[in-house]
Amino acid sequence: MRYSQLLAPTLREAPAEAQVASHVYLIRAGFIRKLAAGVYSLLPLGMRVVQKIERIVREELSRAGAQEVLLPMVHPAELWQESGRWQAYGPELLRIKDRKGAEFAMSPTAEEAIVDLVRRDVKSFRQLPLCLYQIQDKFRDEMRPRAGLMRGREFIMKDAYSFHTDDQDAAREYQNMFDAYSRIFSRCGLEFRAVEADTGAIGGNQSHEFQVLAASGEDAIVACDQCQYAANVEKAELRRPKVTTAAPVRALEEVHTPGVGSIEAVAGFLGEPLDKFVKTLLFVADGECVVALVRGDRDVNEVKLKAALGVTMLELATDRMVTDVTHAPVGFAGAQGLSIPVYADPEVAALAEGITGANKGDHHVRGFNLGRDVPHAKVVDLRTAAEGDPCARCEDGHYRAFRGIEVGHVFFLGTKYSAPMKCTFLDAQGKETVMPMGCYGIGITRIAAAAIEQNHDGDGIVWPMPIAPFQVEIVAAGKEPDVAETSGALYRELTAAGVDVLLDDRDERPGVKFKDADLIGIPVRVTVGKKGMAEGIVEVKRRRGGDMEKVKIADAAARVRALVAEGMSVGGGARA
RNA sequence: CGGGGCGUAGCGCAGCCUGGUAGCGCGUUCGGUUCGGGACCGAAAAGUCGGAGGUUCGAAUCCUCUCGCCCCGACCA
Repeated sequence: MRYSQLLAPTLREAPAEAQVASHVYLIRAGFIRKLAAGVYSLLPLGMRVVQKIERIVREELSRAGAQEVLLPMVHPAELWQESGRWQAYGPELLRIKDRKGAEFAMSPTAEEAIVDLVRRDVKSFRQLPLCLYQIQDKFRDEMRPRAGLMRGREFIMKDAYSFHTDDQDAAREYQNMFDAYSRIFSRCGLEFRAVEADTGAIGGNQSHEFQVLAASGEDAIVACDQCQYAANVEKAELRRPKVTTAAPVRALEEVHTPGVGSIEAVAGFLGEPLDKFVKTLLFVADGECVVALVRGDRDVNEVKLKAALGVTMLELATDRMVTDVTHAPVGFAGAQGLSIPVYADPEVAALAEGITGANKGDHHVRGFNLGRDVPHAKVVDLRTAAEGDPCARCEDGHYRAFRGIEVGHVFFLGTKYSAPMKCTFLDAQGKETVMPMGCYGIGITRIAAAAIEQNHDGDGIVWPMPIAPFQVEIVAAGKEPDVAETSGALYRELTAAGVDVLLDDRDERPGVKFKDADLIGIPVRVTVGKKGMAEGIVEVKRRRGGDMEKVKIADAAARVRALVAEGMSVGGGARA
């Protein structure tokens, strides 16, 4: 490609709306332009990156035995009503009507569509297992799209769905996809980590997220410094405290705490540290009121609480409900004496004498002991894991905290969709059986953003070779005929050899070309200039911190091809 | 959905408080000089001031409503 023909409008200044590196550079370097909130057009450079990522995904999924299909993006409402998600999905599902008033959804994911396809034509165990995937635009009407391609409303996703005769085979495919994903992200040149993730109301513990490590990541993850355990903090298990049930030390004693409701305020008023307090929170879980207890210096992890309760809807109780249940204003609740279910974190059970609300305005109690005062409490892990916590899976490991960008998710679905939608087959005994399923997603456009978060400097993007829009950029630095001839010849030679080359043949000053080259981030840059011509050399430089090397014109193509080969073979850190 | 902020030329911004000819930088076009890290000089094109209504002799500026966008939070396969 000749730069003079390329639509790559670079900007000296970034639009005010861009906050994170990938967003700023994708716009400044002319990869994307915004059409609406969370909705972006891909320009030629952006399209090339997406195509490179897609190619890697297709190669690895094909190698893993999956077959590509293309499902519609517009789904009839009836399909979603059948699975129950027309109601359950909420406002994130963009609903539209056709001219006859019939309702449709813009697909945010395609379980219903794929199940409908498979149930029509797959009837025998002989046709299983089956793993089908598509690469397609998705639309999710996110409350808060942000950071360009990182969290858009419309985005490109690879979604795969597998169908099996039994759970064992589904588990095999889960591992198969896990391995394929590891290869895909490695080949994209990403430093990533597979972490255990929450499975929501679906159950089981078969879910992993693939997280690209980056400070700007939206997800918090922890990883053990000793063993292989790594998990999203929403899910991360915690080692049980050594003291599981502390013996009571003293009787409950009411103390007057006028006007101080929050834990911090009471702690300051009484001069006691936060970890001596018991935080009492009331939740409404599937319509029923429950109490959750964590230590004063901790927060309730609602994902864990939801999992412990086995409910789908969980929200903090209103002030009114708190008053009705505790007969005290918000801020003075205590679990003792309440007749509703109580769930307590192990750290609360380990407190011999805690301080908590007295269920009486302007009063707290000292000497709270869970075992004595709330004997019916269920002790379950309720708090979010943090840096430094002891690992739940090994003896002496501790957690280190990371930020991550979720670029992939593998999931064991079971029969969540296949059962209500009657996706069944006849097994070898002629018995009708529901197919267990798995689903596996990869955010294609998000990979592009994540790669930039992980690979950029103050001058611009530093693309990993495998997903760079071009592998090599030749900068023609000068107007002399021999500069044009040499750069043109090198361009033709490399292109003929199958290298993706961008030749900057624009009528611009060298400084402009260098700045644009750094901004766009092509991994290998060849400068053909007047001075070099006199010596019979060109300059070859890696975008990523490499020194400039002078290479004889005759050797230039070979040297560049070696650098390209080196860049294509370097895998990322597959440290699952 | 709650809190905060912003909509003025393609991009970045000033002007608004205190109403009176719409400005600056970058970019774009033309001419010239330059030519190895975003050149310089000269000329030019380009804006319904997000939209609607109101106040006023007069509104980018004041008031009301509305739409869009960004950030924080909540939420989230």
